[in-house]
Amino acid sequence: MNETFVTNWKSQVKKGTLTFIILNVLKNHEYYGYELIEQIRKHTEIEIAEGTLYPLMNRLKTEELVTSKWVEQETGIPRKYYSLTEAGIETLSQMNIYWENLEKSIKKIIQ
Amino acid sequence: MNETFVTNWKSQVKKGTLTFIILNVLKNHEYYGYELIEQIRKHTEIEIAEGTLYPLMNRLKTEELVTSKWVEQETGIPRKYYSLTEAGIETLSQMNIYWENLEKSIKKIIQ
DNA sequence: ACAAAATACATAGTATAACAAAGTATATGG
DNA sequence: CCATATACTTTGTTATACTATGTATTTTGT
Repeated sequence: MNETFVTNWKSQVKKGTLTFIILNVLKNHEYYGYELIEQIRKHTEIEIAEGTLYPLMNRLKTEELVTSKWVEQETGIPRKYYSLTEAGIETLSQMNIYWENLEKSIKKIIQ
Repeated sequence: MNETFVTNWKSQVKKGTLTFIILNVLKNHEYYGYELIEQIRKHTEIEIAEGTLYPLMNRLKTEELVTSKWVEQETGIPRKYYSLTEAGIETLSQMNIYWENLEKSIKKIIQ
């Protein structure tokens, strides 16, 4: 049927929610990029392309909402770990307020 | 602080959610464009620019998820009323399933 | 031992949709 | 009569998810 429309819509819904999800995941825990993708896939069924995540993380760094540090591994490729900055925590709390409102509004409309 | 980031983020969150909201609002009731903006503003605090809504409605018409009909007024400018098509109802039900999942996932992450 | 898959990061190009801004036209209130 | 509200439309800009591709290392399969 209208497969493409729904598929496309899902992609559009991700715009914005992805940022929100990433920041929330980093709230309690440091993660490296690849791990973020895995964690979110496991816990939420949301698939994030690598080509989506890494540019997103760089935007968040430019905005100074997250910082990153390279961590060498005993074996394997070094990993870039991300964590929230103070500004990131503050911004996230504003986003949480908006989301809660939005979610309530939508719930009211769907009912 | 990072005003622009949050503002911008809100705009991104609307991508997708707006379509979803509009279709859900039209599920139980016919509305004309201007009325949709007002209804949603009153009931949800979500602001929709006219330059956002009308192109969106045209997309939904092109996708054949909604139909429209002009209704002449005794006084004032004619109104274009929108209603869901069968395909629109079907598509919306798929979207509702995805949204419910997403919402649960995000709730789990935020907790 | 070698190929394939998984891990880990990065970038370029494309498509989509929200928004600001401007325009058209009618009606109403001060 | 002028500003504001109603009602729809179009143009150009911007942000971001995605596909595709590339690099490099490690693990797994046969």
